[in-house]
Amino acid sequence: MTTIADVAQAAGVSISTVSYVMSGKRTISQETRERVEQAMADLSYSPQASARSLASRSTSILGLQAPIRAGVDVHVVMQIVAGALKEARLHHHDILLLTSDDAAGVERAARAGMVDGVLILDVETSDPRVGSLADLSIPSVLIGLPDTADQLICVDFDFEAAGRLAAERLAERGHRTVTLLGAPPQVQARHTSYSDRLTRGFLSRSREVGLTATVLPCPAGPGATEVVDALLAGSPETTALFVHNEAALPFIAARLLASASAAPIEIVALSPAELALHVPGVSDVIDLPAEELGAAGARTLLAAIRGERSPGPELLTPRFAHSPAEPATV
Amino acid sequence: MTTIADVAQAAGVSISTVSYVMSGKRTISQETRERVEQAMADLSYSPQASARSLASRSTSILGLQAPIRAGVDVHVVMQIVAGALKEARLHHHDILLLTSDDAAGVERAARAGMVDGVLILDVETSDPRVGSLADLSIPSVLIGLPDTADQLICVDFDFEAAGRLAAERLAERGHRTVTLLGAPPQVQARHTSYSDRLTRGFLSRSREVGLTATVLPCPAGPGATEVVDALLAGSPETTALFVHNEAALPFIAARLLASASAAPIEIVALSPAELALHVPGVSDVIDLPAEELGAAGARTLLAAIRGERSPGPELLTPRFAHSPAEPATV
DNA sequence: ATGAAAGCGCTAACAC
DNA sequence: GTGTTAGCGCTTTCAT
Repeated sequence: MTTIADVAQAAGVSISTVSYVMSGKRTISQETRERVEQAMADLSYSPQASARSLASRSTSILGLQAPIRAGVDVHVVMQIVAGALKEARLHHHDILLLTSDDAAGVERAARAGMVDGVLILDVETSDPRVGSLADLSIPSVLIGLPDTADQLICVDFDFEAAGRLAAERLAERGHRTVTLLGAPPQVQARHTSYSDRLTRGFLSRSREVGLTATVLPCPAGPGATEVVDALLAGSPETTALFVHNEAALPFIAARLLASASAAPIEIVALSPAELALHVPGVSDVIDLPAEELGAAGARTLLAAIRGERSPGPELLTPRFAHSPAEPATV
Repeated sequence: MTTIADVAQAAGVSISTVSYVMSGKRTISQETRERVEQAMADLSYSPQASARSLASRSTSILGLQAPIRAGVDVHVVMQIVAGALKEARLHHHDILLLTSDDAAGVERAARAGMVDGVLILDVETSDPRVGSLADLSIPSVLIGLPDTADQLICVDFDFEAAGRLAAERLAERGHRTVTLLGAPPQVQARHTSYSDRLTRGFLSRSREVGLTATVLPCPAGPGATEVVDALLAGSPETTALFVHNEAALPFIAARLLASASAAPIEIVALSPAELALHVPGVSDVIDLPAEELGAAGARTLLAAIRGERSPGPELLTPRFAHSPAEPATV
């Protein structure tokens, strides 16, 4: 194991000079810097994380609490995590995985000084976890938008605007009666923040533009077909669907294509673009930029750690995705 | 911030006594122990991870390199991660996420002393990452079984045995011509270890039991239906499928049910049980115990960190899953 | 059964 | 522009 002292000796400088070469916190002559860097390379030196963090009282580690729950779309969660990880690494930070559904885990990591801040996913409208966040000694960022978001830093996709956007598009297309096939029943029952907001935006804007709109929860996978069947049978005047459920989307689309009714049913989807763009029967896709959302969360957390207070919730604006065939004109 | 010194003072003992109360590494009188524990509780003391790890030269953190690649089944990966995390926490360890596809990331974390060991997922048959693992200063465990596994500790599901098991079951059921619909093309092209082994086991046992067996890669999602169509058209004598692709399974099953051919095609699936058991048209499910696999990996890594050398690769035995309706008789 | 004290490897004053 | 050194909070010999 080579230490900073070894490097200092090899370079013929003091320990602190080596430290300052690494941190850049004071000016070093070109020549000295080169000697030190050479010595570091020769000895293939890596600073010891624990020593560094003991002395500096910071770890360069972000805590991440990701959910693994019924109804949660693993694909989207993975993308958020991937985005956060990428962004964190870009800023020389690492990510410590914190057990889900466990406020104690976040507290433990914070109090042990294992992380400089925490990123929390899949926040519910009234989330029990948010209470304890306020009196942590480290900053936290929620990906989601709970009721009690007043004092908390939140980053999320603007699901409400997405709901409005979908209603507008469907109205433009001349539809009169439409249905939102949303998150799985468990998610809606938990009043997951995003599900609530999407519904609100969709219904209110539908009303404004004269659409008759209803909302139905929709299980992932094959179960979705049953919901579609029930809907078609019970409400034949429906001419379009707004689907927010990546996992159910292919099944819904396949079902509609199969049951070749007189008037085809149009589908607008809210989904990570790459998952929905090539599903046959889907005419418009509002992109859910999951990876960017994770990155934005990490970025905001890093800013908070640096002491920059962000003003209000940061909401990513929804946009329609464009297939490679019809690229956006920007 | 309360330190060990605060606790020692409050309890009227020395710092080392407090330390030994926590570690249990020497006998403490009942009375002293109680005073110390009381003091810790009163001051709500949490030991500082960095200080502890600087002094002890260990972190209680496991590095985890999980893949986020094309064709990788996110659901299975998530379950493995969840299993590893659970097991790690059970043994008072945490998990640091390491960037995928990046041997440098593992090395960096190891050399900085950030982790006590690393767990590596989705290993390919000839994985470039495994080379550098051998000369890390910390132990590593692969979930997967690469060619060059001689000196490495590996834990995996016994895909080869699973392939054999499926062939046997299909033969018992009286089939003569069968097809393995396997991992997506990208995964098979990479010669991902599990895909190779499943194929080998399935084909060799098929030969032994007199089955005519072929293997087809199969994309996830709707693309799977095309593969099924092509197969049915090109090889009408096929009477059964062995499907190893959770993401494609529902589509395959749905397609077979829809195309009501004279003789129905039987499906045996290899999948996490809870994902496949309720897909209509699937007659047998070989469970892929993803969470248990993650837990086993973590357990083995923790053992290696303690210095226990495991003899050979550890392979989880495949079993048929039983639906709630027909429970196992054990 | 308990204490005293020497590190662990680094950062950041405080010198010059 | 560079060096000296006092911690950071803990673990673990040595003592007793």
